[in-house]
Amino acid sequence: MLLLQTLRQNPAFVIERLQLKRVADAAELVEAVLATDDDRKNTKNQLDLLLNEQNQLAREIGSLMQSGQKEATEGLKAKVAALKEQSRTFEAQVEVLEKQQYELLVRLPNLPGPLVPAGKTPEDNEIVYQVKSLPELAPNAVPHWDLAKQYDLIDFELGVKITGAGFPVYKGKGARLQRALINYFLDKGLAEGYFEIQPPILVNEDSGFGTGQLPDKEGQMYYAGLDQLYLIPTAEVPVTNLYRDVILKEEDLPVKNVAYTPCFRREAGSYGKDVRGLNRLHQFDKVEIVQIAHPDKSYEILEQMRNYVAGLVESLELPYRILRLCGGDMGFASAMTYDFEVWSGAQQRWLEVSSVSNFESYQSNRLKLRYKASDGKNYLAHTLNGSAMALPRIVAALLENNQTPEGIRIPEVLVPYTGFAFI
RNA sequence: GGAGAGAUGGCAGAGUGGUCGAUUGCGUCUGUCUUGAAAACAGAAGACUUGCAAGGGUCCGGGGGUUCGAAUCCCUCUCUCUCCGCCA
Repeated sequence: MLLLQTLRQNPAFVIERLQLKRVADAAELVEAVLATDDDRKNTKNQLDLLLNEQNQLAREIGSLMQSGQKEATEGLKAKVAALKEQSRTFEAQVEVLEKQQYELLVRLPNLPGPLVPAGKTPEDNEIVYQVKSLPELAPNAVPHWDLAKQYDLIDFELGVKITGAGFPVYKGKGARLQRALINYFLDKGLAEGYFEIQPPILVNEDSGFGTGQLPDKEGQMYYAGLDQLYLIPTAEVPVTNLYRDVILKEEDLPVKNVAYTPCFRREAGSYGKDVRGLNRLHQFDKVEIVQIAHPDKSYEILEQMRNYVAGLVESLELPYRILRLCGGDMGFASAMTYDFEVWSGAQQRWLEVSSVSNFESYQSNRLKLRYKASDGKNYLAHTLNGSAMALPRIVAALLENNQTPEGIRIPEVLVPYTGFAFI
Protein backbone atom coordinates (compact mmCIF):
# COMPACT_ATOMS: atom_id res chain seq x y z
CA MET A 1 0.00 0.00 0.00
CA LEU A 2 1.32 3.40 -0.94
CA LEU A 3 2.05 5.91 1.76
CA LEU A 4 -0.41 8.72 2.04
CA GLN A 5 2.39 11.17 2.50
CA THR A 6 3.83 10.20 -0.88
CA LEU A 7 0.59 11.17 -2.59
CA ARG A 8 0.34 14.29 -0.51
CA GLN A 9 3.88 15.47 -1.19
CA ASN A 10 3.90 15.07 -4.93
CA PRO A 11 0.59 14.08 -6.46
CA ALA A 12 1.64 14.95 -10.00
CA PHE A 13 4.62 12.61 -9.80
CA VAL A 14 2.51 9.83 -8.32
CA ILE A 15 -0.04 10.15 -11.09
CA GLU A 16 2.64 10.05 -13.76
CA ARG A 17 4.20 6.93 -12.24
CA LEU A 18 0.88 5.21 -11.79
CA GLN A 19 0.11 5.70 -15.45
CA LEU A 20 3.26 3.75 -16.23
CA LYS A 21 1.61 0.90 -14.40
CA ARG A 22 -1.46 1.13 -16.55
CA VAL A 23 -3.66 2.87 -14.03
CA ALA A 24 -5.84 4.79 -16.45
CA ASP A 25 -7.76 6.81 -13.88
CA ALA A 26 -4.73 7.60 -11.74
CA ALA A 27 -5.48 11.31 -11.51
CA GLU A 28 -9.02 10.74 -10.30
CA LEU A 29 -7.95 8.11 -7.79
CA VAL A 30 -5.20 10.22 -6.29
CA GLU A 31 -7.45 13.20 -6.04
CA ALA A 32 -10.16 11.11 -4.42
CA VAL A 33 -7.73 9.73 -1.84
CA LEU A 34 -6.51 13.17 -0.89
CA ALA A 35 -9.99 14.64 -0.72
CA THR A 36 -11.17 11.78 1.46
CA ASP A 37 -8.18 12.24 3.68
CA ASP A 38 -8.87 15.92 4.19
CA ASP A 39 -12.42 15.10 5.01
CA ARG A 40 -11.37 12.35 7.36
CA LYS A 41 -8.89 14.49 9.27
CA ASN A 42 -11.39 17.25 9.61
CA THR A 43 -14.09 15.04 10.98
CA LYS A 44 -11.63 13.27 13.24
CA ASN A 45 -10.48 16.55 14.69
CA GLN A 46 -14.02 17.52 15.55
CA LEU A 47 -14.59 14.14 17.10
CA ASP A 48 -11.42 14.44 19.14
CA LEU A 49 -12.55 17.77 20.53
CA LEU A 50 -15.82 16.24 21.64
CA LEU A 51 -14.07 13.28 23.20
CA ASN A 52 -11.69 15.56 25.00
CA GLU A 53 -14.60 17.46 26.51
CA GLN A 54 -16.20 14.21 27.63
CA ASN A 55 -12.99 12.98 29.18
CA GLN A 56 -12.56 16.18 31.10
CA LEU A 57 -16.11 16.08 32.44
CA ALA A 58 -15.75 12.45 33.43
CA ARG A 59 -12.65 13.33 35.39
CA GLU A 60 -14.49 16.17 37.05
CA ILE A 61 -17.32 13.85 38.00
CA GLY A 62 -14.77 11.47 39.36
CA SER A 63 -13.25 13.95 41.73
CA LEU A 64 -16.67 15.21 42.81
CA MET A 65 -17.75 11.65 43.62
CA GLN A 66 -14.65 11.10 45.66
CA SER A 67 -15.21 14.22 47.69
CA GLY A 68 -18.77 13.09 48.29
CA GLN A 69 -20.55 15.75 46.27
CA LYS A 70 -22.78 13.32 44.54
CA GLU A 71 -25.64 15.70 43.75
CA ALA A 72 -23.34 18.08 41.91
CA THR A 73 -22.58 15.43 39.32
CA GLU A 74 -26.07 15.05 37.92
CA GLY A 75 -25.89 18.09 35.67
CA LEU A 76 -22.50 17.06 34.38
CA LYS A 77 -23.69 13.56 33.62
CA ALA A 78 -26.46 14.91 31.46
CA LYS A 79 -23.97 17.11 29.68
CA VAL A 80 -21.71 14.17 28.89
CA ALA A 81 -24.63 12.15 27.65
CA ALA A 82 -25.48 14.92 25.22
CA LEU A 83 -21.90 15.15 24.03
CA LYS A 84 -21.76 11.43 23.57
CA GLU A 85 -24.84 11.52 21.41
CA GLN A 86 -23.13 14.11 19.26
CA SER A 87 -19.87 12.26 18.98
CA ARG A 88 -21.58 9.10 17.79
CA THR A 89 -22.44 10.80 14.54
CA PHE A 90 -18.89 11.90 13.99
CA GLU A 91 -17.59 8.52 14.94
CA ALA A 92 -19.72 6.82 12.33
CA GLN A 93 -18.62 9.37 9.77
CA VAL A 94 -14.95 8.86 10.52
CA GLU A 95 -15.38 5.14 10.17
CA VAL A 96 -16.98 5.50 6.76
CA LEU A 97 -14.28 7.87 5.56
CA GLU A 98 -11.48 5.66 6.81
CA LYS A 99 -12.91 2.73 4.97
CA GLN A 100 -13.40 4.77 1.85
CA GLN A 101 -9.85 6.07 1.93
CA TYR A 102 -8.46 2.64 2.57
CA GLU A 103 -10.36 1.09 -0.29
CA LEU A 104 -9.09 3.72 -2.66
CA LEU A 105 -5.55 3.34 -1.42
CA VAL A 106 -5.34 -0.43 -1.79
CA ARG A 107 -6.40 -0.13 -5.39
CA LEU A 108 -3.24 1.78 -6.20
CA PRO A 109 -0.29 -0.38 -7.27
CA ASN A 110 3.24 0.44 -6.25
CA LEU A 111 5.03 3.17 -8.17
CA PRO A 112 7.61 1.94 -10.67
CA GLY A 113 11.15 3.02 -9.83
CA PRO A 114 13.08 5.50 -11.98
CA LEU A 115 14.82 2.84 -14.09
CA VAL A 116 11.64 1.05 -15.04
CA PRO A 117 10.97 1.35 -18.76
CA ALA A 118 7.64 2.58 -20.02
CA GLY A 119 5.54 0.03 -21.82
CA LYS A 120 2.52 -2.16 -21.61
CA THR A 121 3.42 -5.66 -22.75
CA PRO A 122 6.25 -8.16 -22.36
CA GLU A 123 7.65 -6.86 -25.66
CA ASP A 124 8.43 -3.60 -23.90
CA ASN A 125 10.62 -5.23 -21.27
CA GLU A 126 14.22 -4.17 -21.39
CA ILE A 127 16.75 -6.91 -21.97
CA VAL A 128 19.60 -6.03 -19.64
CA TYR A 129 21.60 -9.17 -20.30
CA GLN A 130 21.45 -11.94 -22.84
CA VAL A 131 23.74 -14.87 -23.42
CA LYS A 132 25.78 -14.35 -26.59
CA SER A 133 24.85 -17.44 -28.52
CA LEU A 134 22.19 -20.03 -28.07
CA PRO A 135 23.25 -23.65 -28.16
CA GLU A 136 22.51 -25.70 -31.26
CA LEU A 137 20.61 -28.85 -30.46
CA ALA A 138 20.60 -31.88 -32.67
CA PRO A 139 17.78 -31.84 -35.24
CA ASN A 140 16.09 -34.75 -33.53
CA ALA A 141 16.05 -33.00 -30.15
CA VAL A 142 12.74 -33.40 -28.35
CA PRO A 143 10.89 -31.32 -25.75
CA HIS A 144 11.18 -32.19 -22.10
CA TRP A 145 7.79 -33.88 -21.85
CA ASP A 146 8.96 -36.46 -24.35
CA LEU A 147 12.25 -36.89 -22.51
CA ALA A 148 10.40 -37.19 -19.22
CA LYS A 149 8.44 -40.07 -20.69
CA GLN A 150 11.35 -41.68 -22.49
CA TYR A 151 13.48 -41.83 -19.32
CA ASP A 152 10.50 -42.29 -16.99
CA LEU A 153 11.27 -39.18 -14.95
CA ILE A 154 7.95 -37.43 -14.71
CA ASP A 155 4.49 -38.91 -15.11
CA PHE A 156 1.89 -36.34 -16.03
CA GLU A 157 -0.95 -38.81 -16.59
CA LEU A 158 -0.47 -40.39 -13.20
CA GLY A 159 -0.75 -36.95 -11.64
CA VAL A 160 -4.02 -36.42 -13.46
CA LYS A 161 -5.29 -39.70 -12.09
CA ILE A 162 -4.63 -38.94 -8.45
CA THR A 163 -5.12 -35.16 -8.45
CA GLY A 164 -5.57 -33.43 -11.79
CA ALA A 165 -3.75 -31.68 -14.59
CA GLY A 166 -0.79 -29.64 -13.47
CA PHE A 167 0.19 -31.98 -10.65
CA PRO A 168 2.98 -34.13 -12.04
CA VAL A 169 4.44 -37.17 -10.36
CA TYR A 170 8.24 -37.20 -10.30
CA LYS A 171 9.78 -40.64 -10.41
CA GLY A 172 13.17 -42.23 -9.95
CA LYS A 173 15.92 -40.00 -11.24
CA GLY A 174 13.33 -37.34 -11.93
CA ALA A 175 12.46 -37.24 -8.25
CA ARG A 176 16.10 -37.30 -7.26
CA LEU A 177 16.87 -34.44 -9.60
CA GLN A 178 14.19 -32.40 -7.86
CA ARG A 179 15.62 -33.17 -4.47
CA ALA A 180 19.12 -32.38 -5.69
CA LEU A 181 18.10 -28.99 -7.03
CA ILE A 182 16.33 -28.06 -3.82
CA ASN A 183 19.35 -28.94 -1.72
CA TYR A 184 21.71 -27.26 -4.11
CA PHE A 185 19.73 -24.02 -4.08
CA LEU A 186 19.40 -24.05 -0.31
CA ASP A 187 23.11 -24.70 0.19
CA LYS A 188 24.01 -21.89 -2.17
CA GLY A 189 21.67 -19.61 -0.27
CA LEU A 190 23.31 -20.49 3.02
CA ALA A 191 26.73 -19.82 1.54
CA GLU A 192 25.46 -16.42 0.47
CA GLY A 193 24.53 -15.59 4.06
CA TYR A 194 20.83 -16.40 3.97
CA PHE A 195 19.13 -17.90 6.98
CA GLU A 196 17.05 -20.96 6.25
CA ILE A 197 13.37 -21.01 7.10
CA GLN A 198 10.90 -23.82 6.70
CA PRO A 199 7.51 -22.14 6.91
CA PRO A 200 3.98 -23.51 6.85
CA ILE A 201 2.56 -23.83 3.38
CA LEU A 202 -0.94 -22.91 4.46
CA VAL A 203 -1.50 -19.37 5.64
CA ASN A 204 -4.34 -17.41 7.13
CA GLU A 205 -6.15 -14.49 5.64
CA ASP A 206 -4.04 -11.85 7.39
CA SER A 207 -0.91 -13.24 5.78
CA GLY A 208 -2.45 -13.32 2.32
CA PHE A 209 -3.35 -9.75 2.85
CA GLY A 210 0.04 -8.70 4.20
CA THR A 211 1.91 -9.54 1.05
CA GLY A 212 -0.84 -8.36 -1.25
CA GLN A 213 -2.36 -11.58 -2.59
CA LEU A 214 -5.60 -10.67 -0.90
CA PRO A 215 -8.05 -9.25 -1.53
CA ASP A 216 -7.36 -8.82 -5.25
CA LYS A 217 -5.90 -12.12 -6.35
CA GLU A 218 -7.98 -14.40 -4.25
CA GLY A 219 -8.87 -16.59 -7.20
CA GLN A 220 -5.23 -17.49 -7.79
CA MET A 221 -4.83 -19.29 -4.50
CA TYR A 222 -6.20 -22.62 -3.43
CA TYR A 223 -8.39 -22.25 -0.40
CA ALA A 224 -9.05 -24.73 2.37
CA GLY A 225 -12.43 -23.31 3.26
CA LEU A 226 -13.18 -25.48 6.25
CA ASP A 227 -10.27 -23.92 8.09
CA GLN A 228 -10.12 -20.68 6.15
CA LEU A 229 -6.53 -21.22 5.10
CA TYR A 230 -4.84 -20.55 1.79
CA LEU A 231 -2.22 -22.71 0.13
CA ILE A 232 0.75 -20.50 -0.53
CA PRO A 233 1.51 -19.45 -4.11
CA THR A 234 5.10 -18.71 -3.06
CA ALA A 235 7.25 -18.85 0.07
CA GLU A 236 7.27 -15.07 -0.06
CA VAL A 237 3.90 -15.11 1.68
CA PRO A 238 4.74 -17.01 4.87
CA VAL A 239 8.34 -15.81 5.07
CA THR A 240 7.62 -12.12 4.63
CA ASN A 241 4.70 -12.38 7.01
CA LEU A 242 7.03 -13.63 9.72
CA TYR A 243 7.86 -9.98 10.07
CA ARG A 244 4.32 -8.64 10.13
CA ASP A 245 3.89 -6.12 12.97
CA VAL A 246 7.56 -6.35 13.80
CA ILE A 247 9.93 -3.52 14.66
CA LEU A 248 13.45 -4.61 13.85
CA LYS A 249 16.65 -3.15 15.17
CA GLU A 250 18.44 -1.11 12.56
CA GLU A 251 21.62 -3.12 13.01
CA ASP A 252 19.73 -6.33 12.22
CA LEU A 253 19.21 -5.15 8.66
CA PRO A 254 19.38 -6.60 6.16
CA VAL A 255 17.48 -9.71 7.21
CA LYS A 256 18.17 -12.47 4.70
CA ASN A 257 15.97 -15.56 4.56
CA VAL A 258 15.92 -18.48 2.22
CA ALA A 259 13.14 -21.02 2.14
CA TYR A 260 12.16 -24.02 0.14
CA THR A 261 8.44 -24.68 -0.22
CA PRO A 262 6.06 -26.26 -2.62
CA CYS A 263 3.97 -23.57 -4.30
CA PHE A 264 0.36 -23.80 -5.38
CA ARG A 265 -1.28 -21.77 -8.10
CA ARG A 266 -4.69 -22.17 -9.55
CA GLU A 267 -3.64 -20.47 -12.80
CA ALA A 268 -7.20 -20.29 -14.01
CA GLY A 269 -7.53 -19.47 -17.65
CA SER A 270 -4.19 -20.74 -18.95
CA TYR A 271 -4.11 -23.15 -21.84
CA GLY A 272 -2.22 -24.44 -24.84
CA LYS A 273 1.52 -24.78 -25.26
CA ASP A 274 2.07 -22.49 -22.26
CA VAL A 275 0.92 -25.22 -19.93
CA ARG A 276 2.43 -28.18 -21.72
CA GLY A 277 4.73 -30.37 -19.63
CA LEU A 278 6.46 -28.45 -16.88
CA ASN A 279 5.83 -25.03 -18.35
CA ARG A 280 3.06 -24.14 -15.98
CA LEU A 281 1.91 -26.21 -13.04
CA HIS A 282 -0.56 -26.03 -10.20
CA GLN A 283 2.00 -27.37 -7.78
CA PHE A 284 5.72 -26.83 -8.07
CA ASP A 285 8.82 -26.48 -5.94
CA LYS A 286 10.69 -23.29 -5.41
CA VAL A 287 13.48 -21.94 -3.28
CA GLU A 288 12.84 -18.32 -2.46
CA ILE A 289 15.12 -15.63 -1.10
CA VAL A 290 13.63 -12.80 0.93
CA GLN A 291 15.38 -9.74 2.29
CA ILE A 292 14.28 -6.98 4.59
CA ALA A 293 16.43 -3.99 3.94
CA HIS A 294 17.19 -0.48 5.02
CA PRO A 295 15.49 1.91 2.56
CA ASP A 296 18.83 3.43 1.60
CA LYS A 297 20.19 0.03 0.66
CA SER A 298 17.34 -1.73 -1.07
CA TYR A 299 18.39 -1.04 -4.66
CA GLU A 300 21.95 -2.01 -3.95
CA ILE A 301 20.57 -5.22 -2.47
CA LEU A 302 18.33 -5.76 -5.47
CA GLU A 303 21.45 -5.77 -7.63
CA GLN A 304 23.16 -8.20 -5.26
CA MET A 305 20.19 -10.52 -5.49
CA ARG A 306 20.19 -10.23 -9.24
CA ASN A 307 23.86 -11.15 -9.35
CA TYR A 308 23.30 -14.01 -7.00
CA VAL A 309 20.55 -15.49 -9.15
CA ALA A 310 22.63 -14.95 -12.28
CA GLY A 311 25.40 -16.94 -10.62
CA LEU A 312 22.98 -19.76 -9.91
CA VAL A 313 21.80 -20.00 -13.49
CA GLU A 314 25.34 -19.85 -14.79
CA SER A 315 26.46 -22.59 -12.44
CA LEU A 316 23.81 -24.79 -14.02
CA GLU A 317 25.27 -23.93 -17.42
CA LEU A 318 21.96 -22.70 -18.74
CA PRO A 319 21.73 -20.01 -21.41
CA TYR A 320 19.70 -17.16 -20.02
CA ARG A 321 18.72 -13.55 -20.25
CA ILE A 322 17.67 -10.94 -17.74
CA LEU A 323 14.81 -8.55 -18.31
CA ARG A 324 13.95 -5.40 -16.50
CA LEU A 325 10.21 -5.45 -16.59
CA CYS A 326 8.35 -2.51 -18.01
CA GLY A 327 5.70 -0.74 -15.97
CA GLY A 328 2.84 -2.59 -17.59
CA ASP A 329 4.28 -6.06 -17.09
CA MET A 330 5.33 -5.61 -13.47
CA GLY A 331 3.56 -7.05 -10.49
CA PHE A 332 1.13 -4.93 -8.54
CA ALA A 333 3.32 -4.48 -5.49
CA SER A 334 6.72 -4.20 -7.13
CA ALA A 335 8.77 -1.06 -7.69
CA MET A 336 11.29 -2.82 -9.89
CA THR A 337 11.54 -6.37 -11.14
CA TYR A 338 14.15 -8.42 -12.94
CA ASP A 339 12.94 -11.53 -14.64
CA PHE A 340 15.31 -14.36 -15.46
CA GLU A 341 14.53 -16.52 -18.45
CA VAL A 342 16.37 -19.63 -19.52
CA TRP A 343 16.45 -20.91 -23.07
CA SER A 344 14.47 -24.04 -23.59
CA GLY A 345 16.36 -25.53 -26.53
CA ALA A 346 13.80 -27.97 -27.87
CA GLN A 347 10.79 -25.73 -27.37
CA GLN A 348 12.81 -22.88 -28.84
CA ARG A 349 11.52 -20.40 -26.33
CA TRP A 350 12.46 -18.52 -23.20
CA LEU A 351 11.07 -19.75 -19.90
CA GLU A 352 10.80 -17.54 -16.86
CA VAL A 353 12.61 -19.16 -13.93
CA SER A 354 13.06 -16.31 -11.52
CA SER A 355 11.64 -12.97 -10.68
CA VAL A 356 13.55 -10.65 -8.38
CA SER A 357 11.75 -7.61 -7.04
CA ASN A 358 12.12 -4.64 -4.78
CA PHE A 359 8.83 -3.72 -3.17
CA GLU A 360 10.27 -0.75 -1.34
CA SER A 361 7.82 0.07 1.46
CA TYR A 362 4.72 -1.11 -0.37
CA GLN A 363 4.49 -4.44 1.44
CA SER A 364 5.96 -3.22 4.71
CA ASN A 365 3.31 -0.55 4.90
CA ARG A 366 0.67 -3.24 4.86
CA LEU A 367 2.70 -5.49 7.10
CA LYS A 368 3.65 -2.74 9.54
CA LEU A 369 7.20 -3.95 9.19
CA ARG A 370 9.48 -1.31 10.61
CA TYR A 371 12.90 -0.75 12.05
CA LYS A 372 13.96 1.56 14.81
CA ALA A 373 16.50 4.05 13.50
CA SER A 374 19.27 5.70 15.46
CA ASP A 375 17.11 8.78 15.89
CA GLY A 376 14.76 6.61 17.94
CA LYS A 377 11.97 6.74 15.40
CA ASN A 378 10.38 3.86 13.57
CA TYR A 379 10.49 3.70 9.81
CA LEU A 380 9.08 1.27 7.29
CA ALA A 381 11.66 -1.20 6.04
CA HIS A 382 11.96 -2.24 2.42
CA THR A 383 11.19 -5.78 1.34
CA LEU A 384 12.67 -7.70 -1.56
CA ASN A 385 12.36 -11.20 -2.80
CA GLY A 386 13.35 -13.44 -5.62
CA SER A 387 13.08 -16.99 -6.80
CA ALA A 388 16.34 -18.79 -6.45
CA MET A 389 14.98 -20.70 -8.15
CA ALA A 390 11.72 -22.19 -9.39
CA LEU A 391 12.35 -25.82 -10.25
CA PRO A 392 10.11 -27.01 -13.07
CA ARG A 393 11.34 -24.79 -15.86
CA ILE A 394 14.92 -25.28 -14.76
CA VAL A 395 14.31 -29.00 -15.07
CA ALA A 396 12.67 -28.50 -18.46
CA ALA A 397 15.66 -26.54 -19.75
CA LEU A 398 18.18 -28.94 -18.22
CA LEU A 399 16.54 -31.92 -19.84
CA GLU A 400 16.15 -30.32 -23.24
CA ASN A 401 19.49 -28.55 -23.50
CA ASN A 402 21.53 -31.42 -22.14
CA GLN A 403 20.07 -34.26 -24.15
CA THR A 404 22.75 -36.30 -25.92
CA PRO A 405 22.79 -39.65 -27.64
CA GLU A 406 24.30 -41.04 -24.43
CA GLY A 407 21.53 -39.67 -22.26
CA ILE A 408 20.88 -36.48 -20.39
CA ARG A 409 23.94 -34.85 -18.91
CA ILE A 410 23.70 -33.44 -15.38
CA PRO A 411 25.59 -30.18 -14.75
CA GLU A 412 28.76 -30.72 -12.77
CA VAL A 413 27.66 -28.76 -9.71
CA LEU A 414 24.61 -30.96 -9.32
CA VAL A 415 26.36 -34.32 -9.56
CA PRO A 416 27.33 -34.39 -5.86
CA TYR A 417 23.66 -33.84 -5.12
CA THR A 418 22.13 -36.28 -7.61
CA GLY A 419 24.69 -38.98 -7.27
CA PHE A 420 24.63 -39.52 -11.02
CA ALA A 421 26.14 -37.63 -13.95
CA PHE A 422 23.82 -38.92 -16.65
CA ILE A 423 20.24 -39.89 -16.93
C1' G B 1 -13.08 -33.94 19.91
C1' G B 2 -14.24 -33.30 25.76
C1' A B 3 -13.14 -30.47 30.57
C1' G B 4 -10.78 -26.41 32.94
C1' A B 5 -7.57 -21.92 33.09
C1' G B 6 -5.83 -17.74 30.76
C1' A B 7 -4.64 -13.52 26.99
C1' U B 8 -1.59 -6.62 30.05
C1' G B 9 4.39 -2.80 27.37
C1' G B 10 11.08 -6.66 24.58
C1' C B 11 10.27 -10.63 28.46
C1' A B 12 8.31 -11.89 33.35
C1' G B 13 4.36 -10.24 36.19
C1' A B 14 0.89 -6.63 39.35
C1' G B 15 -3.45 -4.14 38.65
C1' U B 16 -10.87 -6.30 39.58
C1' G B 17 -14.88 0.72 38.10
C1' G B 18 -12.20 7.15 38.86
C1' U B 19 -5.37 11.40 36.97
C1' C B 20 -3.80 3.70 34.93
C1' G B 21 -0.88 4.33 29.10
C1' A B 22 -0.68 1.36 33.30
C1' U B 23 3.29 -0.63 40.06
C1' U B 24 7.50 -3.77 40.01
C1' G B 25 11.55 -7.07 38.35
C1' C B 26 14.71 -8.57 34.29
C1' G B 27 16.54 -7.02 29.82
C1' U B 28 17.79 -2.35 26.77
C1' C B 29 19.89 2.66 26.36
C1' U B 30 22.42 7.16 28.64
C1' G B 31 25.33 9.17 32.47
C1' U B 32 28.59 8.86 37.22
C1' C B 33 32.58 5.84 38.95
C1' U B 34 36.78 2.85 36.25
C1' U B 35 42.73 2.55 32.14
C1' G B 36 38.59 -0.47 30.12
C1' A B 37 34.80 -3.69 31.74
C1' A B 38 31.81 -5.67 35.67
C1' A B 39 29.35 -4.17 40.02
C1' A B 40 26.99 -0.07 42.31
C1' C B 41 24.34 4.45 41.88
C1' A B 42 21.42 8.13 38.99
C1' G B 43 18.45 8.80 34.78
C1' A B 44 15.79 7.54 29.94
C1' A B 45 12.58 4.71 27.09
C1' G B 46 5.58 1.72 24.38
C1' A B 47 2.69 2.10 19.51
C1' C B 48 -0.48 4.76 16.15
C1' U B 49 -2.55 9.41 14.86
C1' U B 50 -3.46 14.89 14.64
C1' G B 51 -1.07 19.62 15.18
C1' C B 52 4.01 24.68 13.48
C1' A B 53 3.86 24.00 18.58
C1' A B 54 1.51 23.62 23.25
C1' G B 55 -1.57 20.06 23.36
C1' G B 56 -5.35 16.46 21.80
C1' G B 57 -7.33 11.52 20.40
C1' U B 58 -6.90 6.02 20.13
C1' C B 59 -4.66 1.38 21.78
C1' C B 60 -4.14 -3.57 28.06
C1' G B 61 -5.91 -10.50 22.16
C1' G B 62 -10.29 -8.91 18.15
C1' G B 63 -15.41 -7.09 17.97
C1' G B 64 -19.78 -5.34 20.59
C1' G B 65 -22.25 -3.63 25.18
C1' U B 66 -23.15 -1.44 30.40
C1' U B 67 -21.50 3.32 32.83
C1' C B 68 -20.66 10.23 33.67
C1' G B 69 -16.10 7.12 33.67
C1' A B 70 -13.48 0.24 31.99
C1' A B 71 -7.28 -3.00 31.60
C1' U B 72 -10.99 -3.78 35.52
C1' C B 73 -18.25 -5.56 34.76
C1' C B 74 -21.37 -8.21 30.67
C1' C B 75 -21.79 -10.67 25.65
C1' U B 76 -19.18 -12.72 21.56
C1' C B 77 -15.12 -14.37 18.52
C1' U B 78 -10.05 -15.85 18.12
C1' C B 79 -5.84 -17.78 20.17
C1' U B 80 -2.70 -20.00 24.07
C1' C B 81 -1.85 -23.28 28.21
C1' U B 82 -3.11 -27.73 31.45
C1' C B 83 -5.64 -32.53 31.74
C1' C B 84 -8.29 -36.49 28.92
C1' G B 85 -9.15 -38.84 24.07
C1' C B 86 -7.09 -39.70 19.12
C1' C B 87 -2.61 -39.69 16.37
C1' A B 88 2.38 -39.00 12.21
